Amino acid sequence: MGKIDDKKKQKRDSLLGAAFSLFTSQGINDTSISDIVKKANMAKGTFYLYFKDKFDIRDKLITSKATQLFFHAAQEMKRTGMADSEATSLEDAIIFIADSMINDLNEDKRLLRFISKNLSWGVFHNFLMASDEENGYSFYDGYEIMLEKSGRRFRNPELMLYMIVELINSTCHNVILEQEPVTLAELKPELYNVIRDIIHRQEIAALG
Amino acid sequence: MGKIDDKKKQKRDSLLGAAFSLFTSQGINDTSISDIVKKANMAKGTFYLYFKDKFDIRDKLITSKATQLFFHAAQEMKRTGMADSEATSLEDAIIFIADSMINDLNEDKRLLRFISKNLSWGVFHNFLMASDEENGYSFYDGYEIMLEKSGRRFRNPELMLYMIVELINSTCHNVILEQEPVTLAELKPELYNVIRDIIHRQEIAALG
Amino acid sequence: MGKIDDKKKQKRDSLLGAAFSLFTSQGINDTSISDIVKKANMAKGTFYLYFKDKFDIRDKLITSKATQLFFHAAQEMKRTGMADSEATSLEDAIIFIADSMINDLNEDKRLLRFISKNLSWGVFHNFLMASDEENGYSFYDGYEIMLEKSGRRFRNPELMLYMIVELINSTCHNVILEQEPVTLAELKPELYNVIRDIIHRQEIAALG
Amino acid sequence: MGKIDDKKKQKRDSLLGAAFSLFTSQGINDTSISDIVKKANMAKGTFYLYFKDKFDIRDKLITSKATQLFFHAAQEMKRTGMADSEATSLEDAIIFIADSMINDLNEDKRLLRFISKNLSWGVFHNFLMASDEENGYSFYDGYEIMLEKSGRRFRNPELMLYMIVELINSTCHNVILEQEPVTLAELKPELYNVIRDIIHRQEIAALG
DNA sequence: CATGAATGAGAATTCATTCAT
DNA sequence: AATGAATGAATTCTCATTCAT
Repeated sequence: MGKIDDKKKQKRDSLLGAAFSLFTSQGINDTSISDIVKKANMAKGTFYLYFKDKFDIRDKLITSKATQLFFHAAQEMKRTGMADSEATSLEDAIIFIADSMINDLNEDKRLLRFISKNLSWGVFHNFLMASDEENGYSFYDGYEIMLEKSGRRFRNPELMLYMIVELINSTCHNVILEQEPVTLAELKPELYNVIRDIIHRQEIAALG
Repeated sequence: MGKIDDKKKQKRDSLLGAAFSLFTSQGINDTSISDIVKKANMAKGTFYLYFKDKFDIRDKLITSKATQLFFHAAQEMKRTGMADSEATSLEDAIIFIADSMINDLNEDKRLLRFISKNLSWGVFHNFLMASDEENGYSFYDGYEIMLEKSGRRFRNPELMLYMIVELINSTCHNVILEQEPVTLAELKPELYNVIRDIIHRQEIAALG
Repeated sequence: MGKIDDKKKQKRDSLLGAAFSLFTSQGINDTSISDIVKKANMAKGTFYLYFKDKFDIRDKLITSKATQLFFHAAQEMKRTGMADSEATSLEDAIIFIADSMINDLNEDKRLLRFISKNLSWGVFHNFLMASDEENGYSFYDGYEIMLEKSGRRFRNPELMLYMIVELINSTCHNVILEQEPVTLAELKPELYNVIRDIIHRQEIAALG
Repeated sequence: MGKIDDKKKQKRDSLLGAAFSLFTSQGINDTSISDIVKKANMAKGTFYLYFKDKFDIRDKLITSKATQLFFHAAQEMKRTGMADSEATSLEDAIIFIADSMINDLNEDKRLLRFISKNLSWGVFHNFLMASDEENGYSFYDGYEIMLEKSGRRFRNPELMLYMIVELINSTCHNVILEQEPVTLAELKPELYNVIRDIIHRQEIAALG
């Protein structure tokens, strides 16, 4: 019955696409289920066959969009050969990923507005921990592997990640959308310096 | 006719109080004007004599609550004698203020939820720049005076403040409300270290 | 699925009927959407499935009622054989139609009040030009055919019709509703004489 | 106490002026008592000291504005000497007055919209019959004197006036506001011809 | 599975009118 | 006489959700 499942997936994707387009252009509060199904060319009742309500579809969307961002960053890192280079420090890798995501969000301000406004640590954590269906390990697993590969040790890797993510998310939001209080180009070097500091502060000095 | 003005202020405060109580307990989206006036024991029309709409009263509330937090922190600093001591470094002062506010918010999680969710840099900036009616200078003025008194120079004081505020706001939010990924007690030292780093990174080394 | 369409038409008609009854008895301004749906035994939201707002249903009603009046007049003319008689002059035909409509409105003062108060030349013109779905031609087409059949020529047929319609509408309104300044019976002969004059004034004398 | 009366008249006029300005610019339905008193720089309660409600002030306004129009027309007729000339026929006089009023309304479309939309024969009749406080006779008296001076006799002078007034009012309204179906310049000659016809039809032929 | 008509509670907002000052 | 704060009924319109087809 793959055919039916295909059809179902198509409907679901259609609804997700319509919702994303509307959420990002008019905001979640101003988007009604009516709007979504109209845009997706479906009947109102159909929505409820796939999602519980507006917030259900919102959460599904955030996870999916955030995953895309990470994938893209990871791809870029591979493409540049950075991922495999011995010369790449942990700091460089993290900043590279952050930079890739920031650039993507800077290109797509609607996506930024949508993700940023709805990203709590809870949702983000779920996303971090969700293991990929295909290869069975999660983004957090990837993070830990990265740390391990660096051969360095850190006091609280999760807190470290938390502070980095929150700092990036909170400072970039307004800077990208409003160019206030500085431009993104001005923010970036300072931000990346602070990220280095955070990592440095968390490192347990290696034994001589 | 101070009597009438008194009554008006009373009504206004009544509405602000009712709105705050409802906003923090059920959220803004789930609070209607009806709810607010019912709680404030007034007729619906009266609301519109004092506020334009729900968002107007929300913004007024944030500003007023944030002001209270700052005032309390400043008072505490004076009370401890820290404000006047020569030994107090800029870092110490900023961290003291942050700590006082964080503690207050930790005591009043509803206030935290309310402020944090609705605090954009735009609103915060307005608040920072709003000059006090009594003595005619703003919180930002106070910040600049503090910097000056320290005798040190910084590359971009506004960006420095921005990063500190956003870092505090974003990391504390989830930690206080969910104790995730660490407890507040665990976060604080790390957070304050990073604040010191941010300040240090911004300082222009004094000439020998 | 004629069943569903039938039901929809029934609902629509129900709303139109309720609205007409209320508009004519208490006036449009004093009729709320609430009143209409209550009278039609429907939920408030249902109204908005069929009409945009009060003014939408009003315009639909005027057109529909005016069409009925015209149809009735045309039917009468056919019934009397007048339509086909060679002896019927253009003046006689126009006055016959006017007379039929005036009599109908005299019988149904509420309809008169409703139509008259809301009939602008704009709305009337739309109605005149709207081509019937069945046979595809409009009332104005009918008027032009009538002129042609008469074999006579007129300087400005549209202006001629405009003056006749406005004169009838404006003079009959008060006379029917208030019998002031004369009774309808007294007005009619004078009115019809003036209509003859209007037509005569507009005619281009045929070449000898 | 003429001073107090003066003040009262001033307030009343202020309200009338504000109301007229608002009625004509945004329509009666969209003008609230609030708007009126705000424009007149008065307190809300004051309105009710001078007028019963919105409709009261509306009727007072119409009468006053219509009176001004007539006065202006009469003045013009005197100014041109037409009023006293033996050569002026009744038709000429009536058409002169009509023309003057039409021109005034054409210059002030807001006034036209206001008067026309609210002018019923009832209101107009009241106005016609209202005797002037100063010289104690009414516009209708003036009309009768005009007829008498002409030395001609008419079957139903009131009906004659009624038809003329209604024809003018109803045909000019749309033509002035929308230039449809003809321009005012095109309408005028035809309209005045029909007025002549109406008068002619009403005349009782003088005995040889 | 899919539809979409129907629901009706509920939201925001306006405004004529009153009345204590 | 004048004020204007307060009222609260009334109105328009939206929308998540249901359910018969």
